[in-house]
Amino acid sequence: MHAVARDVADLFAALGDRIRLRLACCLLAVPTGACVCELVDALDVSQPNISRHLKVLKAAGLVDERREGRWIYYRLRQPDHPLLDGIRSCIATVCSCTDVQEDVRRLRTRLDLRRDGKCVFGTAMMPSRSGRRKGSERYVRLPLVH
Amino acid sequence: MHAVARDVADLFAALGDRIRLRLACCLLAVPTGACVCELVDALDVSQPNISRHLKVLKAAGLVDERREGRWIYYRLRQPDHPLLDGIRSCIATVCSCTDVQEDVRRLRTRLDLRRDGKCVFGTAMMPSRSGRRKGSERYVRLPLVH
DNA sequence: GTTACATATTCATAAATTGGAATATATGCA
DNA sequence: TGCATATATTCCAATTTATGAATATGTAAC
Repeated sequence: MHAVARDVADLFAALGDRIRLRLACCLLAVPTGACVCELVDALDVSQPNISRHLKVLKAAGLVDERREGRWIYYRLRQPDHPLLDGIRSCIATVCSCTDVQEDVRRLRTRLDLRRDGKCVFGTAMMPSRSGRRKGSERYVRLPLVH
Repeated sequence: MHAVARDVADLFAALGDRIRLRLACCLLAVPTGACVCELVDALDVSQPNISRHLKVLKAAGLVDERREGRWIYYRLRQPDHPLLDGIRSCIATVCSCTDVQEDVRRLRTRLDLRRDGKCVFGTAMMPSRSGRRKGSERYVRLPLVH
């Protein structure tokens, strides 16, 4: 077990939140990793909130982080312990039998906007679902063409 | 999925607590079920607290309950969904590689006190570990001979 | 340097969780 | 009936968690 996950219960607790479970399913669908803005659009949840939940997943040892320029890509950590294999297989099951599939669909659509396999856009490239993202409009912009 | 577990995240959240994870490991070791007082002694945690956590596990659809006289036996629910299979296998992994083994050892010792495979004693049949169960002494009695 | 922008963090607050203590409920037995 | 006892529940205080809002940080481009 990676030294990061001091307590095994933290692993389960990390997945014991709707948003984090949705994030895990999305990351399972993109083994090479997805950046924060892509996940924001896939889940239609505010950027600070996504960042916070990714931090929890990372602290639990479930997720990796790598920076590429301004973008930071997160991905499921390579299992280095039998328990992580089991957890990953659970995530796969969740992915195949719940409404997380809609998130994954949105993520895939978002990934189509990549250039050379890299994210070149920021947040809010996808139409926001009805009123889900209330409050600050800071993250609602029109698509840019780089 | 059993109708009880409305939200899949609840399954993980149920295991996202140290005590409940220990309970799950104990129950995995006793497929036919263990009663509350046996689990109290195995974990050396107060009876009301054990009851509360068992209730959470049950609400998540992870645990079954059956009454036999004054005793109520809890056991891991028979998996009726692939996810529950995965979860159970995760519990098995946790069981085999963490310090939960000490709980299971204590549980087995406690199970030796059964008569005809049934619990005939109440709580506090095992020596309480140093100061772990502070506060009320209500549950500390001497062993009875039925 | 300045600006743009992807991401992280801080602050404040509401909601949920935890656990001890006390009490209630339910069952078996005399 | 009344008592013993296995388990559940209620009450309450402390702690943790979740989230919006605002702000900070870090990188790229100019």
